[in-house]
Amino acid sequence: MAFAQTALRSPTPRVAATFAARALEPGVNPMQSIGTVANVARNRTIFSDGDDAAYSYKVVSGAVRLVKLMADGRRHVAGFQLAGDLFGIEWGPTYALTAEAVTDAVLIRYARSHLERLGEERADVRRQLAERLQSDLRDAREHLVSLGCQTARERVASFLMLLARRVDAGEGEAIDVPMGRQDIADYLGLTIETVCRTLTELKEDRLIAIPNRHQIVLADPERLEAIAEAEDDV
Amino acid sequence: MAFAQTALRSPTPRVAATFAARALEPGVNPMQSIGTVANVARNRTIFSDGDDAAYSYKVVSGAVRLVKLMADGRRHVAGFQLAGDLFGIEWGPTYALTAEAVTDAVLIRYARSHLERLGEERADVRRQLAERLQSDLRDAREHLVSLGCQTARERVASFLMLLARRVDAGEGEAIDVPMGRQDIADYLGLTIETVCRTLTELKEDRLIAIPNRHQIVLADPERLEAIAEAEDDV
DNA sequence: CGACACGTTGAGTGCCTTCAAAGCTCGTGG
DNA sequence: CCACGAGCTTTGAAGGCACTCAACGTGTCG
Repeated sequence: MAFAQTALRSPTPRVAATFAARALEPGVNPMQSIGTVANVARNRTIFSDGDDAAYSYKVVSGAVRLVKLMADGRRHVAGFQLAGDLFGIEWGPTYALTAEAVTDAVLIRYARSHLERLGEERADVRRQLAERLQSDLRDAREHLVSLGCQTARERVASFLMLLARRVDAGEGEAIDVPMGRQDIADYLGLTIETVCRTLTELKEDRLIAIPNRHQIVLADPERLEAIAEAEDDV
Repeated sequence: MAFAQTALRSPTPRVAATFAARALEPGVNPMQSIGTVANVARNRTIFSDGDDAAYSYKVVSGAVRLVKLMADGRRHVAGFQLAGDLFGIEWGPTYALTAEAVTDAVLIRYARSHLERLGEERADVRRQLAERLQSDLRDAREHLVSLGCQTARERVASFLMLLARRVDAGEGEAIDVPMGRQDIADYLGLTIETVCRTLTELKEDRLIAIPNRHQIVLADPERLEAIAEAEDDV
């Protein structure tokens, strides 16, 4: 990728180019010391599937989508990263997914080499990275269930409840839907038309309200959860 | 789960009940020292979703399926474990999936406490477990793409190529299909009828041969791979 | 205001599902 | 040894859910 194309800028690098020894001091939040801030404009690519995995990222504000593109143009959205989420942690040499900004976003960028060194030195960082991996796996497995055996209505309900849980929204509260309908469709394995129609249906059934395209109010979270719950019976 | 119900027997425990110090000696395969052998009959449950995650397992022979059951009876198969595969590694307190024997199987059972201690002591074991986690995540993501944007024909082709790669089978070689059609259907998010019809179609197109229900010959792996490849373009 | 991107709605089609029944295979007991 | 039966697989016919293609609405920004 040519330098001019990169969407990342670091207006005020908060750390020297080399590894910050301070990160190893006890009592210091180790991750804080090795990151640099980056601004990304809406729809810009943060990294591409197959690129050298030189950096990991944390979302400060905005939203990011993780995408897999097929040869014939089909698109799959593996997930969305919101404020606080870590992404782009790779163990292989290259990224397995493409990351794109859903909205203008502010990120913190961690050099992989620093993160690895930190991981070797500090068990807590190691644990944090491992937990991230586990939660990614858990999410992927839940996502699989959704795509594997839910109807369109159930998938959309699941997605809304997922978003609501993520931002801890309750009944009557409007939840933020930063991503567009196409992103939701590609995440749920549906078409944009089906997502639209399903949202309209849910609205007509008074389960949700849609004040505008980027906000959805859960009018009846209970019933919505019941629809979403093609979950395990345990 | 009542003791009498457990399908696991350890006819000849190879290790004392307590942690084997030998596992920490350099030069010794550390995993070997802390496992016990268990035989499981076809269709028996190895552990259930929600059970206390006391053990992890490795397949010696046979096949295991990882299943998620929904409240309404729908079933999702998250994956299959063949000889050499490690499964049931949990970080949470309980299993997130149910494991069932697809065929009569021989397993090695590792006490979680031993495995954790080993992980703390030996970086190589830690790495091995982390790699397992990563490969699970990679598999889940690939599976997601399959369910998210492939047709029935493409999914079945993908599944066959997955199996073939797993056992390193080439053109003309028969690959073992230990699981039944229903298992395949639940893995691919299809019905058993669709799986059958699709296999018949592939047979009629001379892409595969089906000598019997548990063997499939890849007559034309190239074209099969082409069908399966709704993969990334990178 | 006009243009463009995104979202919504409508009509018709098709792929996969559902429901139904027949075939195959293998273990079991007469 | 063979008949029987249960479980699994395969095939057939009909229907429905989501997709495709198309047009229209809406809000956003120069």
